[in-house]
Amino acid sequence: MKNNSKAEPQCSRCGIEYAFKRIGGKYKARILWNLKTGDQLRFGELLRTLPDVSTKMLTQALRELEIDNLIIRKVYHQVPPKVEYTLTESGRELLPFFKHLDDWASSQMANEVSSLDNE
Amino acid sequence: MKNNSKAEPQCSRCGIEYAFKRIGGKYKARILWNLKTGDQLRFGELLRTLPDVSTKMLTQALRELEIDNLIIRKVYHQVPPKVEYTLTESGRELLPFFKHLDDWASSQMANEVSSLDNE
DNA sequence: CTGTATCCGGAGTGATACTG
DNA sequence: CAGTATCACTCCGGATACAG
Repeated sequence: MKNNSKAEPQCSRCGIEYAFKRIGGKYKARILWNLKTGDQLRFGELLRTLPDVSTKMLTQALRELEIDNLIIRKVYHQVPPKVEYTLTESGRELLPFFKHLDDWASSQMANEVSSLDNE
Repeated sequence: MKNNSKAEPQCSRCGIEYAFKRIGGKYKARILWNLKTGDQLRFGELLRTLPDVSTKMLTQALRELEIDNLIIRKVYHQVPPKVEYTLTESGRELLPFFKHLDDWASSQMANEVSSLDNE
């Protein structure tokens, strides 16, 4: 549990740092982005959506997102367990950012293939 | 450098993934954000700006940002060496998004302290 | 189905010393 | 001043097994 409820003291202009601690993980951004439709997704659905994630990492990312109040974890106490995740209000506020970032990435990728660049 | 117009591997909606590979590191976003003023910054200045970064990590992040065409590395061949970093056009296109993120973070932080939530 | 616990290899990172 | 090289170490993250 690495949640720091304390506000950052020194770096008032570094909300960037604050933000990236919350969405900067390897999977967090994609999880949020996959929830953008507004529908709730189940654990297994998210697992299938992110090809390279394991249950452990997904659980961990989900927990942290929940702690940071970006997603809501809704548990159905049924015999086949069922858990659904949805964006919170704060999480939804991030969507325009992701949208623009997605657009930026598209233009960058288009630009890359036209020039000679690879990783 | 022949290119097919559709170079997307499998995840066309995951420009997010592409973007975060470029700006999602621990320091990259803050480096770019610190260059937002449009001024060029020297290596040592960046080092002082990011409190928790070592020369090795800073160099590495800077190299990757340069490779990804987000910053420009200008070297002055002088007896006291001098290197300045500036944003490229692509890098500057990211600024509005960081701004948005920064605003979001500010409201989140304000919300956190006012709601006084702990475990 | 939705997780949790554990092991373990390797990638990421820091400190230090050194170079041009 | 602006890096590079090396070593040592932490810890991320995958695989597996297991629990509710």
